[in-house]
Amino acid sequence: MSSTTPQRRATIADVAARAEVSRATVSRVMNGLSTVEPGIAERVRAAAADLSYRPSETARNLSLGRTHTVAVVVPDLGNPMFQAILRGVTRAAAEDGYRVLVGDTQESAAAEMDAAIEARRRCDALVLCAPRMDDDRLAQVLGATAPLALVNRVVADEDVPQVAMDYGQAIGLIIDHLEGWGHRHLVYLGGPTASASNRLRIAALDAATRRHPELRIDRFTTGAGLEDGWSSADLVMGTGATAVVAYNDLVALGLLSRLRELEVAVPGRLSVVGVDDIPYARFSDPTLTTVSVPQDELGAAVWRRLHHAMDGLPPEGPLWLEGALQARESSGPPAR
Amino acid sequence: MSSTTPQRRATIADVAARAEVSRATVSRVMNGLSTVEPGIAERVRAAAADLSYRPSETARNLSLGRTHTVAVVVPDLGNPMFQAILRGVTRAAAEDGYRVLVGDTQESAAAEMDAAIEARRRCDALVLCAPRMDDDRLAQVLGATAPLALVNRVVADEDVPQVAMDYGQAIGLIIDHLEGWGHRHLVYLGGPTASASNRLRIAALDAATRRHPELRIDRFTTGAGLEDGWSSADLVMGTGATAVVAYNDLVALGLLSRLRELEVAVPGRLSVVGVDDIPYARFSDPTLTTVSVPQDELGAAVWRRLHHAMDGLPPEGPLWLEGALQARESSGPPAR
DNA sequence: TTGTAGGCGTTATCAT
DNA sequence: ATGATAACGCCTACAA
Repeated sequence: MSSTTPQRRATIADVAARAEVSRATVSRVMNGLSTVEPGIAERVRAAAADLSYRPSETARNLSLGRTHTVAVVVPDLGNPMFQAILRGVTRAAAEDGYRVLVGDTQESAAAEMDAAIEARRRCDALVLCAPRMDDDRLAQVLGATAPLALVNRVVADEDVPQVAMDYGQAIGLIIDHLEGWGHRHLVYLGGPTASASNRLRIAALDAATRRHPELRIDRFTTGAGLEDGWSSADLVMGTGATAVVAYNDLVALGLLSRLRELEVAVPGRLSVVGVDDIPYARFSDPTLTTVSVPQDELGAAVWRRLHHAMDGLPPEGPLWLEGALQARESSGPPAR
Repeated sequence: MSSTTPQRRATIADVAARAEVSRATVSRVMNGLSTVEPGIAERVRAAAADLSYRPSETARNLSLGRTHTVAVVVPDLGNPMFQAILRGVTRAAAEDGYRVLVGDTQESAAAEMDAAIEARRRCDALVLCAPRMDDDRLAQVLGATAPLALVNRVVADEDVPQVAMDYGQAIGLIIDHLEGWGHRHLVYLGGPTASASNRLRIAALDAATRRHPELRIDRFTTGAGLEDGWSSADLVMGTGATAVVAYNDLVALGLLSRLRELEVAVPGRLSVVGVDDIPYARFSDPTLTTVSVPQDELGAAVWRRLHHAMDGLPPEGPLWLEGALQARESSGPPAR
C-alpha cells in the first residue's frame, strides 16, 4: 500500500489551504476572473495541480443557477430521424458549451409528458420531439418546461421556438414528380395517424388533389418502419395503382424488398418514392427516389433557436425546413 | 396582467412557510421518509401543490453527492453501432433511475480524453467507447474517471467493468462458413487499423489461417462506412478472390451496391459477408449474410456491470458477447 | 489585490 | 414526531 490515493476529491478549500490563500482567490484563479497577482495565481495553480483539483460541477451548478445542460426527449432512439436530431443538437450545443441529456420515451405517449418534465428539471432547457402527444398534455408541458423548443410539432404560441420539417412541401414535390411521369393512380402509405407530421402529409395530399384533379390517391395507414412497408405490399398491389408514396424511406425500403420477392418490377410495374433520404436510400436496389430533408441541420437549427430563447431574446416564429427531390431509379413512367 | 406568475421557482423554504412547518419536515414529506403525522403531511403536500413546488435537482445533487446521471461518450453518434449502445445504456439505466448525458467526440481521438473527463465530472459514472484512443491516454482516463465501464476495448485492469463484442469469434464463424462453401481465396476488407476491434478481427484471421492452411486471405484497409465499401469494389475485383469478408455491414452494403453497378453477380461471382446484422441487412439485394451481434444487449450489459461497480461490488471480469451467423443470399459456393 | 461572509436549495444530524 | 443547525462545494458582493 505505498500509494495512498486521496480518498476524497480535493475541494476548493484544500487548494486554498495548500496555496495559503482564501477560497475566493482560488475561485478567481480557476475562473480566470479579475486580476490576481501572478505569483499568487501560480501558487494556486500549482496547488490545484498537486491535488489534481477539479471544481465540482454540481456545486457550480447550484451556485450559478445554471447547469449548461439541455434535455433532448425523443419517442424512439432507434429511429434514424431522431438519431439525427439528437446528433445535430448535441454537436451544435457543444459549441456553446452545453451538454445533452437524453430521454427516450420508447414510443409511449403517456410517458412523454413525465419524461419531459423530469428531464427538464435537471437541465436549463428542453428540446421536445413528441409527435403523438395530445394537445392537452402538450399544453401542460409547455407551461412547465420553458424554455423549450418543439421539433416537428407546431403550436400557436409564438413564444416557443419551433422547427419543423415541411413534410407537406415534400409530399407536394413527390406528387408533382409522379404526375409529371404520367401517373394518375397513386397510393399513399401513411404512418401513424395521430402523428403531427402525418397530418401535414395528408393536407398536402388534399392540396395536390386539388392541383391535379385527374389524380386518384388511395390512402392507407401503416407504421413507420421497414416491417410496415414490407407487410403493405399486398395491399398496394391490390389497388392497381402505378405508384406509391411511402410515409418515409424505411417504409419505402421495406416495400421495395417485399416487391422484389414478389417479382414486381420497380419502377416498370410500380414506382416507389420515400421521404427523408436516409443513407441507405442511395444503396438499395433500385436506388430510392425520395426527398432529402436536412435532418442534421434541423438539430442545429433547433439548438440555435432554443439558445436564442434562453438568452431572453425575442422569439423568431416557426422555422419550416424544406426538402429537395432526389429522383433515382425507383420512379419512372407508369406501365401502360 | 391578471395572472401574476411567480417569477421565482418555489423553494423548500416557501413550502415550509406556507405549511407552517420546518424545511426538514417538508423534505421528509417529499421523500416519503420517516413517519410524519398524516395531518402535517397533508398540509405540506397541499402547500407544495399550491406553489407547484418541485425540488431542485441541482441542490439535491450537491447535498446527496450523487447526480443519478451517467455519461456515455462515443466517437460518432452517426454510427448505428454506437447508437445502439447509447440506446441500450439509456434504457437500462432509466430502469435504475439514472439519466444519460451524451458526449460525441466526432471521431477526433484527441478530443476523446478531454470529453470523457469533462463529461464524467457532471456524472456519477462513465461509459466510454474509445476504440482508437491510444493506451497512454486511456490509462490516464482510467485513473481520472472511475467508476467507468469500457466498451469494445479490453484492458488488463480487472477492476474496470468491460464488455466487448467478440469480433474475433464473429470472423471465425464467417471464415468457417465461407470455407464450408468451398471458398479458398478470400479478401478481408478491414476497418480503421488503429481500432481495437479491427485488431480482434485480424487476430481471428490469423487463427483461421492456421485452422485452414489451404486458405488465402488478402487483407486491405478501408473505413467503416457505406462509402468505404463502395469505393473498394475495384480493389476486391482485382484480387480474383471469390469471397469478401467486410469489416461491417455498412462496408458490405456499400460494396454490394457498387458490385451491382458493375454487374458483378453476388454470390455467383463473389460472395459478400458483413458483421453486425444491422436492420438493413435483411432488406438489401441480395440479402446480406452477416453475424448478428446483440448490440442492444451490449448497452444493457454495460450498464449492469457499471451499476454493479458503482455500488462498490467486486468486479466481474470482462464480458465477451458472441454473435450468431445469419446465412442469407449474399454468400454461396464459389464460381468455378 | 485579497479576504470575509453569506447564499444557492437540499439533506442529515442532532436535540427536543 | 418535529425543528434548529450544520454541511455539500462553489461563487460573489462587500469590505479591507
